[in-house]
Amino acid sequence: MVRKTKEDAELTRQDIIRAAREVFLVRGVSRTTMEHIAIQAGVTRGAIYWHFNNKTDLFQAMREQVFLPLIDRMDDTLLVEDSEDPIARIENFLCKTIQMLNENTETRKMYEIMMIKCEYVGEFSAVLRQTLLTSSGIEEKMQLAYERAKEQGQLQPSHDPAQLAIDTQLFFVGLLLMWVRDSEGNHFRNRAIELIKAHMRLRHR
Amino acid sequence: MVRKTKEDAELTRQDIIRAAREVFLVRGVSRTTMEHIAIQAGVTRGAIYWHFNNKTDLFQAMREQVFLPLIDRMDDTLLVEDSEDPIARIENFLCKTIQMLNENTETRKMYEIMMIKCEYVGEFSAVLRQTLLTSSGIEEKMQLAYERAKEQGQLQPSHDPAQLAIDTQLFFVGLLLMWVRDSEGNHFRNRAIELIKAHMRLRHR
DNA sequence: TTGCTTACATTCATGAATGTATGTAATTAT
DNA sequence: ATAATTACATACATTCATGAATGTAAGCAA
Repeated sequence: MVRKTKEDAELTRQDIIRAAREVFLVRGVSRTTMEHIAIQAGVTRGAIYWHFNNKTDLFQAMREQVFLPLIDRMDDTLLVEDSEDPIARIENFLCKTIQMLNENTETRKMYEIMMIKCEYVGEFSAVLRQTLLTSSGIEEKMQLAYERAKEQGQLQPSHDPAQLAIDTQLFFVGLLLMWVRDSEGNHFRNRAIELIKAHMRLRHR
Repeated sequence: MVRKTKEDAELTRQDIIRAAREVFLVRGVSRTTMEHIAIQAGVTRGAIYWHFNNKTDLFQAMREQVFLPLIDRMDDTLLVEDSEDPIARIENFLCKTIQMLNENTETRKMYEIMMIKCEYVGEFSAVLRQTLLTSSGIEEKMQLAYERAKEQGQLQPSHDPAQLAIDTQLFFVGLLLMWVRDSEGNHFRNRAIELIKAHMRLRHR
């Protein structure tokens, strides 16, 4: 029953997002009720409905908080004009992403939620479409990087940049999925960096 | 209000499984109620509870119906002793799997449900563990095939069969995921076979 | 200081959804 | 022919979950 100032309200909002992430992770998005989130955040449902229209709205807010920074990072890592060692740039981007999953708990949880704790149905299929756009963007940028690599003679001559880009992207999507699925064992988690390096070695001449 | 014989009961059981698949696909597993399934199958909830204990039980039955044949196919395609052109065998296995997704509606729906219409939480995390075991098996068998390929000099000498196997598996997991996600556009669906061939060409010497 | 707004808490009406219990006609076993 | 069992349908009790309506105290502007 504590009333707050604008700044305090923003804190509450963040608390709710953080709480939602925890609960989504253990209960799944569909099985999570506003009440669950409220309890975890230490507020009432009233507070949540004040800040968000409904669960979908809350979910989107959560997603943006994590993914907007990722897009920026991608541009920074992959697309700088100084094109020295493009292959290393790609490898770097992939490794950095894995590193983020290891270090940043919030990001990791969000990936996990999006890949194995969420049913993409009804309003949520919009999220999936968004994801497809994002990965299209990644593919394009990766292709550019591979083209530069080819110009610099880093690739085996028979390799086509477009094919390499899509192959790498699929490899990475697979890796992320298995990384997330394999939370208990460590078949993929520990070896991720090593797997990326091996993957890149396959294309280097 | 029609009472049936043993054989008719089995038909009802299959009807229920088929109905569940449809409804799971459009509503997601969590948001699907027994009533939804019952209506789709043209029976009452009573009938479903007669054949299955609960939704999880029904889901598992559905899964087995589709995945048990897959394991067999894998053994047949990848593991035959006559080791002529092992690389082609791997490619063949991957292409056949995609082909199944294209031709067999039930299989396709099941993959879609498992990858983007299901939250792996609570009782369902057991399903995920099962999946991990299956993919471990695939990896092993793929590695064997790559080892044979190496013996026969099909691979570039610098390539390690174990690495190739895991790389191919991740590629394929990624491909399946994107194949499923990309139901509306056709960025991946039409090109899947082509992508597989390009992937395999990367390792062939 | 007064009155409006913010930031929630509380209460309520309503609708699902589940699982079980009970009913019942047709099959099958004896 | 009778009893038991099967394969369901129907009815019920209970437990959520939602969203909106209402209440309220603390901030804030004039």
